[in-house]
Amino acid sequence: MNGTVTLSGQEVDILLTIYDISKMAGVSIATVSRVLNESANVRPDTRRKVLEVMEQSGYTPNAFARGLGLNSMQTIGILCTDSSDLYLAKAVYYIEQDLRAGGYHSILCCTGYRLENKKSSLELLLRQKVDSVILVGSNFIEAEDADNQYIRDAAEQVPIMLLNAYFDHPNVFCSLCDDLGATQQAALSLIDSGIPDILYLYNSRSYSARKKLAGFQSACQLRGLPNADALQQFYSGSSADVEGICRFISSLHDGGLSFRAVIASDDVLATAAVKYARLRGQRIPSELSVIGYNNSILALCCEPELTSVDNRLEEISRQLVKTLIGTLNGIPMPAKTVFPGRLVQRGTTALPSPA
Amino acid sequence: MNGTVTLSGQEVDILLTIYDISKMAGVSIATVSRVLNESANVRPDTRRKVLEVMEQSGYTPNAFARGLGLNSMQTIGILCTDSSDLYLAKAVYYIEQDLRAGGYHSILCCTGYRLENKKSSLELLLRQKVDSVILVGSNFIEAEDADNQYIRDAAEQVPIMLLNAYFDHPNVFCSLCDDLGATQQAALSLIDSGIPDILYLYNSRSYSARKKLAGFQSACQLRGLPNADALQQFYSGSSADVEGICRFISSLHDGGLSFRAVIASDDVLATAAVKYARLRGQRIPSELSVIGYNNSILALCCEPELTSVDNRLEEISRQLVKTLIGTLNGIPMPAKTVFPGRLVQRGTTALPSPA
DNA sequence: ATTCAGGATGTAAGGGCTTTCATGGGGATG
DNA sequence: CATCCCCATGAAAGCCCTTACATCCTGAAT
Repeated sequence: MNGTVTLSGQEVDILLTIYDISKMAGVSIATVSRVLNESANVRPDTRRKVLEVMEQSGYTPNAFARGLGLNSMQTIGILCTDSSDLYLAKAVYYIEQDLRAGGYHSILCCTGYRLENKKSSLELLLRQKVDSVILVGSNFIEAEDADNQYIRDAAEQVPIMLLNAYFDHPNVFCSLCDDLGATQQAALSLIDSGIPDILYLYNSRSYSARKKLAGFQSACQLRGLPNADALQQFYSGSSADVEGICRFISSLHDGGLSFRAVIASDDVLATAAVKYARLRGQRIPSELSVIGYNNSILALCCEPELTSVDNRLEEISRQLVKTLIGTLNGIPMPAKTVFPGRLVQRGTTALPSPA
Repeated sequence: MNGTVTLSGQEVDILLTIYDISKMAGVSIATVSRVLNESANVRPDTRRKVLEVMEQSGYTPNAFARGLGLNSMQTIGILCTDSSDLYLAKAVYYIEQDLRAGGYHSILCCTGYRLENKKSSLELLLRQKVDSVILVGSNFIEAEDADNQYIRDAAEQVPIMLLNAYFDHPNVFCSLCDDLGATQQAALSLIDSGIPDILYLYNSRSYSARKKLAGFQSACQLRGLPNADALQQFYSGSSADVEGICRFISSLHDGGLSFRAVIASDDVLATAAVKYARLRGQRIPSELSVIGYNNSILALCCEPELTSVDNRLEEISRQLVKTLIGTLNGIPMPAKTVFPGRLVQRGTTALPSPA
């Protein structure tokens, strides 16, 4: 019993409740609720009448009360270490889009990289009664905290979705790119075209970063190359400091390291490698080949354009949401979906000789 | 009256309610609620006791019931045309961070660029009973729909916050960069260094895009240059298609347009201009100067590094949240805050001759 | 000692919805 | 025509909090 509302002339829609609607439609609140929830067992003409009243009066159900009753607000939590990261932002975008198309809301939470904050953010989301939490990016599977207890705990309450990371646990679902295979393929393509001295450059120790590194190592092993630690270099500075990365590569070279190709764990690192080559006067790709990762817009902005691994971000993101929605609807879903990566050849590598 | 919980041994925390806590602490639910809401008038030791029980039992208040009672869930809606856009993603990041620091949750909604979707997304958020909506990016202030009715409507319900756009209306608050002034300054710096034939390249008709264009035009006027429409070119293709932009610039040149500098409305366009110059064999900056906008990581990845306008994204984002939180707390806040832009000189422009 | 003000606490009435259970009305069946 | 069932509907009891109002108690003022 709230705002007075005239059906014909458009009056204010102040705080209409299910009671008002039931009165106007001449039915009980239970029936209105049934219409609202699209539950069966409402006669078509009754339904129509109720819908009509709701429409004309501009009624809009109170989300809190709804949540209270249903104990769910059709909301998914999205946890992301850093949504300003080009790669993660894109993932968040795809995910949010598909969630919304599926009738869910998304509440975003950027945690930063400290484990402590990840934990507390996750708890915060669960407190908000989200129906699931999506962990965007492989930074949530810690190497150090091997048991990932905070994820186990969360999985007790709601399904936990992992983008581009894998963790074998009940109620945890994963959608990821085969980063190991993709990096291996990238390395093999260089080795087999006659470039065995490859510098592998990375700047993260996340799950997928570890896989990429393993892929590089396995390629070396496959071809019987010495597993030279010196050729696997971790860059610990800011990942946006192109200058700094450039200097880092220079220092490696000046330290006596010799390499004729660079495989980088992301496109920024690769771009910096290209820049390094230009500064040193090395020609690309004849004197230095470069392969990036993520196939982002940076690959296109680079000069020459960057050969880069496409890690199927869109596919794995959309698949993850598909899996989630299925799970929430009680449909059994695979706990793990893997997409192969794809090496996109561009100007920083010589085209592979036709077989 | 729910899950049995032993205070000492750690039992399950299934569905504890305020009643359980009140019983355990030997107080009434009202008192527990007061502690929860940090309202005054609770004796310190009572408060301590309640907090202790809550702590030990792992109680966590039900967000829905809370929302129902308070008619607010401390949640802010973030509306964004495209969170995968480098620029917007960064803004979302800063905003989310500060909101969370201020005790608010953020629910994200990507609308795409169609007005219809923007409207419906905004309504959706209001239905969710958010305490305010932040419109990220100047794409929400339409040129065509000059009255911006959907924003007016929303402002009736909650404060509406505009990032990098301005709309003069009660309960609408704006934080923006002086894009007009910044672009004017960029253009003047080129003109005054002896380059009057500047191509202005843009790819959006958003509020800020219009301001930038106006800035360019006013610079031309100030220096008495003919306002050649041909030198203001709108690129309508995909904003990520670097190749396409390159071709577009080439076609302008081939069409007989002559220019010795390019000012672009974002860094992707500018990067493409640099690429164009390289393809044509033009030296940068001696034969072609280029100025980008946003001062993003693209500016650093470019070779040579891009001179670009820093539009103070972090500052305007944080200011917006500050204004919002003040407003929500009943503190009078300025409806409009403007930050000046800043031209960051790098390799694509000749250093200004020392005055 | 008596009164009073005011702070600390408790009681109970919502807040708007969902859902169980009971009821009534038809159609199908015998 | 009587019986049975099932479907559509309604009444009412939650869901878990907040908060206005009532109550009690304390120390200060007289």
